Amino acid sequence: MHNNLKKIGSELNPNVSVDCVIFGFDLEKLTVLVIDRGENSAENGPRLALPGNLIYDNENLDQAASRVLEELTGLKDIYLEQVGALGDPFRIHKESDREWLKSIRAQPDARVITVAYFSLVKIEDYQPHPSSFAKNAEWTPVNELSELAFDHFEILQAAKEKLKQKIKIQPIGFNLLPEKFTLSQLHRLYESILDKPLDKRNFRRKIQKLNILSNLKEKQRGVPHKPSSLYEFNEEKYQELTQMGFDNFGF
Amino acid sequence: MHNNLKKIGSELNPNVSVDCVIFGFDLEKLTVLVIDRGENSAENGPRLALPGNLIYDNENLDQAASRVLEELTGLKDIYLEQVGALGDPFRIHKESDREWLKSIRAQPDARVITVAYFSLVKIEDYQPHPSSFAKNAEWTPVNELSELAFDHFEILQAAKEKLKQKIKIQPIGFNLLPEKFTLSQLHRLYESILDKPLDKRNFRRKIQKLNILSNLKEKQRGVPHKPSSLYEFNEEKYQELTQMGFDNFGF
DNA sequence: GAGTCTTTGTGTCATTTTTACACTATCCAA
DNA sequence: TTGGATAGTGTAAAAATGACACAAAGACTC
Repeated sequence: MHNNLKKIGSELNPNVSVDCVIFGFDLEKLTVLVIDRGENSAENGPRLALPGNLIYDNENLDQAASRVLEELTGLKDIYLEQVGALGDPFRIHKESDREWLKSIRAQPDARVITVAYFSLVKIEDYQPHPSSFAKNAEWTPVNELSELAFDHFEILQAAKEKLKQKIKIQPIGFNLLPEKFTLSQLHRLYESILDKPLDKRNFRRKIQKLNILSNLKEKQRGVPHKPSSLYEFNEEKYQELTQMGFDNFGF
Repeated sequence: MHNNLKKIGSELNPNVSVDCVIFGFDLEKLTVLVIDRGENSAENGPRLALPGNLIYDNENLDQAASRVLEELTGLKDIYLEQVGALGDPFRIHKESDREWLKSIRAQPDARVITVAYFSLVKIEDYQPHPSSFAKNAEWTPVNELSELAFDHFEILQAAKEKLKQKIKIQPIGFNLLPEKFTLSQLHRLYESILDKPLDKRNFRRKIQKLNILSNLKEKQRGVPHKPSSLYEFNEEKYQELTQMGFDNFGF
């Protein structure tokens, strides 16, 4: 693994962890990558968790998040953005979590604060390959989750909120949609994130005015209805807007 | 001290600290509360720092921030909002900071990640009373600071950025201005935070439409020019807007 | 191959919001 | 009384928003 070098001489810091909220979009719903910790974590609590673990003393937080994500799910080369830090001293209040920590941590009772990260990726480009204590890793619709290990459900909510804010000042979608996509898909994506319906015509008008879309002279095929035009992002303009941000995409 | 109870049986966590960025407004410029660590920290580095220190194992992050702020500056009962976590393993790259840590920490070489908080307060209500390793504590115009201990200057920048974002979705000023203030003062406050000039008439129109100001039937006295009307915030409406937020205060 | 189903794609109008811009009023001080 | 300083005010043109309905295109079925 390409991280071996960095780890030489380093130790796990028992007090600081990172957790990753990786959002995807299956063209219908917003999804998130969760790991399954397996049966032995399930006695009386949730099996699912966000990918996360302790940091090493010689890596910075961003590096730790990338490493942990890769170790548990195989996903790498993903830009991760910080959500914030959580660290209630009684964070671990589920008995099942406490038990489980005993099986994977040297100091299972240490007080841990965790730094949450989030990212947006194209599902199709990132088939998860679980390893370490992740028995499985899969994309799950955000709305179908109602509990997670530790305070991960809270973290998920915070990440969703962050995403909602972000969408108002930056374009979104480049990292969530396939190369070629339809306006309806983009529309659904915005509705998923903002969690409310948006008028179709007004949405189209507004998104087109951003000038980040190129209309490919190509149509959907094989759909049992009028086929949609396919679009792609104009990467240059998209990046430009991402840098600059806009004051208002006020839906 | 009111925290005694909580501390019984607890220990400092050598790996996690909090730092506070407390903004004030002197009616001219945006200011920030910094502590002076004294001569012995100044050999070859900055004496000034943000108030910050290690957390205890049995307090949560928010509590820790409040406690540390009070211990160093005497300020209490302040709502603190999280900015984010920073924690480069080589965060402490100034020799002067390293030296100084030896004088105040049990484990001066421990790898520390820090969680930054910020807040907005009325300068007049919060005369700092430095204690502990803070030899002094004072309000300093943000723009006059060019270096601080550790990575505190970075933290300050991050907090300013957060404030800039916040101002776009929530009313601001209630916590920074005196009870009675003029529209010009509010105007200068917004310009200070956004760091750009705003058209006077447009600003007034916009702020008035928010419906959070009451025009007191009272004028400034003793100013060598046309006296300004004094205003106060309508607390109810202000709080309401703070809760709801607005989609756009797009200057 | 006619009809049905499903989703795409499009325009307008009324209202609100934004932007740019300049002069008079009021007080203090000299 | 004059000069200096800041307060306070309105308008018009351009842009953005929000609400709203129907025809077009393809796939499928019978």
